Amino acid sequence: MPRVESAFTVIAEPNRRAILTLLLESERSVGEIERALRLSQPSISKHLRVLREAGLVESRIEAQRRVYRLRPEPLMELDDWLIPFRRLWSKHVDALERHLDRMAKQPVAPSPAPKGKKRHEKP
Amino acid sequence: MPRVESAFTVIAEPNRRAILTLLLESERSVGEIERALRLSQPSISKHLRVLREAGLVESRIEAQRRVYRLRPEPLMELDDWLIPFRRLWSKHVDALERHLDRMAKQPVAPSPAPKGKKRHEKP
DNA sequence: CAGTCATATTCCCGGCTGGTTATATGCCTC
DNA sequence: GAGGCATATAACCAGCCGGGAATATGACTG
Repeated sequence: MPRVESAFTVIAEPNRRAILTLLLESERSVGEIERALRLSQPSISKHLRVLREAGLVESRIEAQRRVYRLRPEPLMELDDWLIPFRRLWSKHVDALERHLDRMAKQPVAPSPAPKGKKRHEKP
Repeated sequence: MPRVESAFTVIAEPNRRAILTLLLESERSVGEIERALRLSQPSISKHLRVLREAGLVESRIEAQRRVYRLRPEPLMELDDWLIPFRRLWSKHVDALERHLDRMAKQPVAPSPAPKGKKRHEKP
């Protein structure tokens, strides 16, 4: 009997995350997913089953193929859970940025150009 | 030997999520966490170990107590992974909102609510 | 209808996980 | 330093999980 899993546990599995990321680009048949992930076909089917039962994918039958497409809504649970934490780390990043800004104003030896990606949002 | 886990697998466990949520409010000693979650002390300690090794919490020694506090940064991995999906569902929600707006404008009689939970796939 | 293609399901297995009980460690108090 | 707290670690166990091989199912093709 199929246990109903939360989005959290479902995306804990790296291959399942890979499938979702793959479906982000476009819908795919099982065979296509199989070739992309380099896993055995039964393994793929099992992961797809878990994803389907969690509502994260949906399948359409097309001749002998089954074409899977993404249904991102259940991920909202995850996103919601993250909200309060997000506030915290953006605070930290801001503090870091202020610190770096101060550093940059100091007439010290030239530091190499900063490359890092910037993080979103601010109060 | 302690396996180094990704934030994804670490927060798959409900009790660990509960601990993080608890620490959101303020730092706590092990005993406080234990009483809040109603789990055995060794179990709590194990979860704290996993969280610590994943960099999600940090502990300070205070006499016989160990006080744990949150370190939210590793959750950024999760947040980053969500970005492209977030775009998708906000699109869907927008569509739903537009739909509801149109409905609100229609001067029709309220239709009886459809009850059956539709399951995926068919044709 | 036989054969083949695409996918799902079943069965089995080793490894990991989370829980418990028992024990070790470390600090504080008297 | 003996005893008591607070926490960590060890040892053990049942259940689950993800993997593969074999098999079932169902559709299309001749």
